[in-house]
Amino acid sequence: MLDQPKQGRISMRERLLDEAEASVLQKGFAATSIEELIAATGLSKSGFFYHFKDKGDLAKALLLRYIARDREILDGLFAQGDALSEDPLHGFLIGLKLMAEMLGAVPETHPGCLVASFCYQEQLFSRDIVALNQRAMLAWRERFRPRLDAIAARYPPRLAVDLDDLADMLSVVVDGGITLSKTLKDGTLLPRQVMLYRAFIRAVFDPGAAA
Amino acid sequence: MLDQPKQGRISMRERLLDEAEASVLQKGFAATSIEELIAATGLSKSGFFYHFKDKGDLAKALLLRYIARDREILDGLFAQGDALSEDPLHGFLIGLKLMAEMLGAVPETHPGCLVASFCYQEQLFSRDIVALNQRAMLAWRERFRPRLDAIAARYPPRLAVDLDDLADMLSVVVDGGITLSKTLKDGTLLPRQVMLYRAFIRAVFDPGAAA
DNA sequence: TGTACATCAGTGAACGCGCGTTCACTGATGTAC
DNA sequence: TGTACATCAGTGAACGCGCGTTCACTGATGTAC
Repeated sequence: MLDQPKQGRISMRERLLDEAEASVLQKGFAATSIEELIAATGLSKSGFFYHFKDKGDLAKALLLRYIARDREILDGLFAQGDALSEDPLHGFLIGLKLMAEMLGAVPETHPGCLVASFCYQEQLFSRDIVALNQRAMLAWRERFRPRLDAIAARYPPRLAVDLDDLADMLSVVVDGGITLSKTLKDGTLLPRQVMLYRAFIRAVFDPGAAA
Repeated sequence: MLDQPKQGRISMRERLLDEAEASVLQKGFAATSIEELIAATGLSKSGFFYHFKDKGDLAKALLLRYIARDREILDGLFAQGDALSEDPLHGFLIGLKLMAEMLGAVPETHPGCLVASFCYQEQLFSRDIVALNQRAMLAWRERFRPRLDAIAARYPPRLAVDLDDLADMLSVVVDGGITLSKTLKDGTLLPRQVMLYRAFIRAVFDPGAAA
C-alpha cells in the first residue's frame, strides 16, 4: 500500500478546482457559484469553505495551478525541441510545431486561457491576483526572448523587428487564437495560427525560408 | 431648432450602454449589475427596464452597438489607406499603419474587446447573442480575405501561407494584443503587435521587404 | 384654436431567490508517550 | 499495547444582502380632427 502512487484518487480540492476552471472559462468568475461547484462534486457548502477560505482564495488557487501547469507544458514542449536539434532556430521551430500539434490534438476546441479570462474581469480580483496574472503574461516574454537572442546571434534577422515584440507575439497569437477558435467553435484555427507564427519566425531568421 | 443636430445631448439609453460597456470590460457581464448602472446615471431601476426588457436585452444592444462601431472604424481606416494608394498591397499596409496609430493614440490602454469578453462568458448569453458574436469574428476574415486575394494576384506570395489564416491573424493579433496590453497595462504593446503583423504581410508579399 | 387620445420616458414599492459567509459541531485517522 | 490529544476533512443550519424582475402608475410632449 505504501508503494502505491497517490494518483488515481483525485482530492476533493482538485475536483473543485477542475469544476471551477471549466465553469470560469465558460461563464466567467462572478457567475461561477460555489453552489454549483458543490452540486457538481457532492460536497457540502461548509466543505467547500474548509478547502478555500473565501471565493477569492479559490480564484488564486485556480490561477496558481493554471500557471504552474502552463509552465510545465511549455518546459516539456521546448525541451523536446531542443533535444531534437542543437541549432537554436531549428529547436525553436520544432518546439512550435509540437505546440501546434498539441493544441490541435484535443478533439474539442480549447477551453480557454485563464489569464485572458481573468484579464477581462480584473476588477473582481485582489491586487495580488492581478499581479500574478501579469507575472504569468511576462513569463512568456522572459521565456522566449533569450531564445530569440540566441537565434539572432547565429542567424542575423532579415527583417528589422524588435525581439521583445516577437517574443510577445507568441503569447498574443496563442491568446488570440484561442479566442478565435473558441468563438468560431473550430479547433483547427488555433494550431493554424501557431503555424503561421512559426512561418513568420522562419521568414525573419531562416536564410532558406523563401519558397 | 429643427436644423440643430441631435448630437450633444446623449440619450439615457446611450449613457446606460456606455456605463455597461466599460463595466463589462472590467469585470464581466455577470458582475455588471443594473443597480450600479442606474447609480452611475441617476436613473431609477424601472427607468432601466423601460429601455431594456431584461438584462439579456442589454447584452444584445451592447454587442450590436460594438459591432457597428467596429465596422465603421475599420471602414474608415482602410478606405483612407485605399485612397492614398492604388496598389492593393500598399493600401493595406497604409491601413495597418493607420490602425496601429489609432490604437496607440489613446493615452490609456485599450479598454478591451467586447467580442473576446463575451466569448469567455458565452454560457451567460442566448443563442442569438452567441451567433452575433460569431458573425462579428467572421466579419474580419470576410473583410480582409478579398484584400489578400487582390494582393496575392499582383504579388505572388513568397511564403506558402493560407490566406484565410493570414486574414484571421489580424483579428488574432488585435485580440491577443489587447489582452497583452490590458494585462501588462502598457498601451504601446498593442500597436507594436499590429506593426509586427504588418511586417509579416510585407515579408509574405512585398518583393523589396528583406532589409 | 381646442379637445381627445397616444406615445414617450420615466417613478416607487414590492417580490422572491440565490449568493457568499459564519458558526458550532463531528467522526475518522495520525502521533506522542 | 493503551491512552490522550491533535489534525484532517468534513456537516447542517442560519444569516443578511443584493440581485433581476414586475406592477400599477404619472406627467410631459406629439398627433388627429
